[in-house]
Amino acid sequence: MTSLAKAGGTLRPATPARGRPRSEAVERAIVEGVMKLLEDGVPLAELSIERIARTAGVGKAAIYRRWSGKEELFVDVVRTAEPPDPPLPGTSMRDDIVVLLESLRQRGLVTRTSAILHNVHAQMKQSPKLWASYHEAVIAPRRRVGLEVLRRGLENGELRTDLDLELVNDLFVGPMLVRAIMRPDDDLPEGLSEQIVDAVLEGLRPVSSPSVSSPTP
Amino acid sequence: MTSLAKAGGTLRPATPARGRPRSEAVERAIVEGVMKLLEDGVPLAELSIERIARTAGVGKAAIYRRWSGKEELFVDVVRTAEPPDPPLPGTSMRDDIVVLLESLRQRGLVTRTSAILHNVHAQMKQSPKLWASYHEAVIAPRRRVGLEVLRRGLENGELRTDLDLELVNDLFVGPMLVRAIMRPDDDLPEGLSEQIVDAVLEGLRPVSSPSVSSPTP
Amino acid sequence: MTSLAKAGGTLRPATPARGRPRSEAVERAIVEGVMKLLEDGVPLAELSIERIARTAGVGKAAIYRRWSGKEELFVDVVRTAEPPDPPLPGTSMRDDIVVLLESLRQRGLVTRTSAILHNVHAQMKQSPKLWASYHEAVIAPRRRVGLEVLRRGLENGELRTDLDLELVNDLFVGPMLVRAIMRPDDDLPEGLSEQIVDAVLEGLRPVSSPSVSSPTP
Amino acid sequence: MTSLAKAGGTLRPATPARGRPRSEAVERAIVEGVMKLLEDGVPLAELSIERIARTAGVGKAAIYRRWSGKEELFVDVVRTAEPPDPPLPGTSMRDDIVVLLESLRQRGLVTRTSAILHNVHAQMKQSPKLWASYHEAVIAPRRRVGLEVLRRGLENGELRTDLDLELVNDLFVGPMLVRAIMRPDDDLPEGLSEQIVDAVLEGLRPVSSPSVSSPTP
DNA sequence: GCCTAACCGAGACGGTACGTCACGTCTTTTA
DNA sequence: TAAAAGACGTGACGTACCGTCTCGGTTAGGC
Repeated sequence: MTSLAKAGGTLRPATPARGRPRSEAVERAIVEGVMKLLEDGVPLAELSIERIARTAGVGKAAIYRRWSGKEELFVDVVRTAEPPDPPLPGTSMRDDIVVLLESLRQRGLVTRTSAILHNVHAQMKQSPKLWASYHEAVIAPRRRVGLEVLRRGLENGELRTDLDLELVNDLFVGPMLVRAIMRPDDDLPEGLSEQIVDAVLEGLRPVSSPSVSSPTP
Repeated sequence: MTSLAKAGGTLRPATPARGRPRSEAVERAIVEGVMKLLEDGVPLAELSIERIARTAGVGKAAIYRRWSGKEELFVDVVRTAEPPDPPLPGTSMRDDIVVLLESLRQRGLVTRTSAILHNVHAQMKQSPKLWASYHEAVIAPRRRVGLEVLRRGLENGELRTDLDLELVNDLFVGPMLVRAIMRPDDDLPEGLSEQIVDAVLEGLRPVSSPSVSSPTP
Repeated sequence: MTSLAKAGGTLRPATPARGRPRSEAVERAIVEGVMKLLEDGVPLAELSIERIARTAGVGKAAIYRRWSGKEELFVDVVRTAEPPDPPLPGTSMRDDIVVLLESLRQRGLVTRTSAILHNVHAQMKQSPKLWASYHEAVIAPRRRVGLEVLRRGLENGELRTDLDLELVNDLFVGPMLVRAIMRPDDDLPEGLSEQIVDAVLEGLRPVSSPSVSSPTP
Repeated sequence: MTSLAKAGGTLRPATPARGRPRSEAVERAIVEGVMKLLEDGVPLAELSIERIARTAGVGKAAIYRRWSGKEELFVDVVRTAEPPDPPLPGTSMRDDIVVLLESLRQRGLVTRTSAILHNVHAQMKQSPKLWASYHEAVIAPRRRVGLEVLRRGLENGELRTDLDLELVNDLFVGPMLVRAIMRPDDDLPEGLSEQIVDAVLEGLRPVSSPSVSSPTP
């Protein structure tokens, strides 16, 4: 966690402090430069290392010294732009899940973060190892929080006991994702999180259903 | 719509048949060339127009004559690689949804299709107009099928009446998506579609829940 | 000779005429660009390919397509800038040699040619193969002319018969060279060629020398 | 002159001895490093300051503290590699000149010295001030020795009195130069110096020449 | 026996140029 | 007139050096 909080380049050599140390200001200037360009609406495809260096007022070598390529750099940019995890109320499993979904929904709205995340996310999917790195640093921790919330709900009797928790988690997260990723033009209305949580918790079958279900073959 | 159904290049001139007609063999060679390269594991980022032309044994101009760029070409490639819509059993809403989710799940598995779709999908998200085109040609039709299934279920009393159908659709599609997109390493087990459908239809709350829900603030 | 007269790039592929032919205008623009820069007093060390391309309004690739590097390009530049061989009077060996030396002397004076030759000559000495190429194209032909003049002089009885013609040639050329190369600041006065030729032909020993020479051991 | 004899860096500050004095070992290591690289056949063009520093096991700053650039450094390298002036026999002008030419000839042969001088000489011609520096330190002194020998020969009646001594000097030096510089592949045979001296002293015209010379226009 | 200034190797800094590659356009010959 | 071929200007790629500037750590006098 500390290594994540410290963020920064991924190419730091093992040997300690020899020669002039790398300037943190340069590090910041590069990441900020990428963000500035993304905010200004520059398409991700036009984000060349040369342009980033020009914008940040930095030599190309200063970038390659820290990151081995465009994608590695973007992981750090995303990490920096990620909003902090929201505090959980803890009053109930349902309330906690609503808060988690809300934080997911917010990310598709805030200008700065959104512009950055939206593009970079897609870009990183093209490099498996990059995606792995992003997954480990950003996605997995949030997923663990969600599973922990579900585990507590299970202990408190707030959840059916016959289902895989991983699947349950996806039932909540999925609907939000399908809107953020597949339908980016649609806005995400404010009550969406609660609608999803309540619908999933209650089920979609009408109260007195005629039970038309066919048995599994 | 017809032009989309017919697939092929999008730059066909309005004027009919003058001079030497465009060779369909060239058209096929190009699309097949892209697919071959993707199947061979060439990263999408390394798919240059020049390499495609070289592989297909075709001049660059022949490509630019048909498509205005890499992305437009990819839309046609994806369209060609898309598996056909599965026939719906029609026995019940639940069964129809299971079939639709199954066809979604399959796409993450079949080698040829998967290799192509996975990469190209991510790529296209980077170009808004491309995404729109892909959305209209591929995603929207399937979504319409799903909504139609839900509408019939609603009429038959198989569904709660107090929910937005769009949201209901996302409740089913989302969990499958979150696994295909966000967790590509995990396999998609065979019974997954039914698990999702049944869980969403029944709800997650235990039969005699203590109803710990806190009122919305 | 024809290949030299045609000059031009040295990387022309063996296969004849396929695709768009190379533009001669581009060829000229590049060579002229180098000359312009040299005339403008740009030090040879600052003549980067990038700058040449910028000056000539040409892409870097257009240069690398024709020449494999800076040095190869310079050979052609020099070849283009070389003044034509002067016509020989043929009245006598002495007169012919004077004319040849004069043409050598002139080269150190004319602004355009001089500025170019002076620098480039030094540069090329650093690459053995380049030097070989330059030697074959420029130096050797002139040397052959000089030796031919001497051969005719020998037949006409204008020359001692006990000396190697190569050495005799160097006796004439050397003094001019030592001034042009080793003492570039000194000017080359107008009567220099005749002074050299006559002194070498007559010898430096006084008419009635005391003959102080010691015998060779 | 003393400063040259002392050799070493040219950037010594005016203020005397404060702080840690410069290590002579570093000085030597740098010059030796350049020589080692040249002997190993590294082309002069590939002799970067960074590579020299690496080879010498020295920081780049240590080099820039002593010399203001690559060329300045090379002057000192050449100066170190220069063979000492040969002792003159003094028996006659002819013998002295033969010895001087011999020392010139030798330089093109000895491995170590030759490899260094040959390249560096060409390089320095590209920088006028460098050339001036090299000229003053190396070339001019030898030239002065040659002129002094000629002056003594003139006094002793060993030389025609109607010629400029500078020109006479060039008549001797030139032929050796044209072979060393323009035809580096040819070897310089052992009797060459005497051949040149005797031919120049005696003249090339046959004993009873038909005097075909045409009068100067 | 400190103090202090200049040295030392190492290496980061903003730059410039390298030679390669792909872009999308254009200009040929061939069919 | 479309076809393959390939040259065109443009501009990014990742590397190597440039000459300057910190770093932490010596290494000498002068006090």
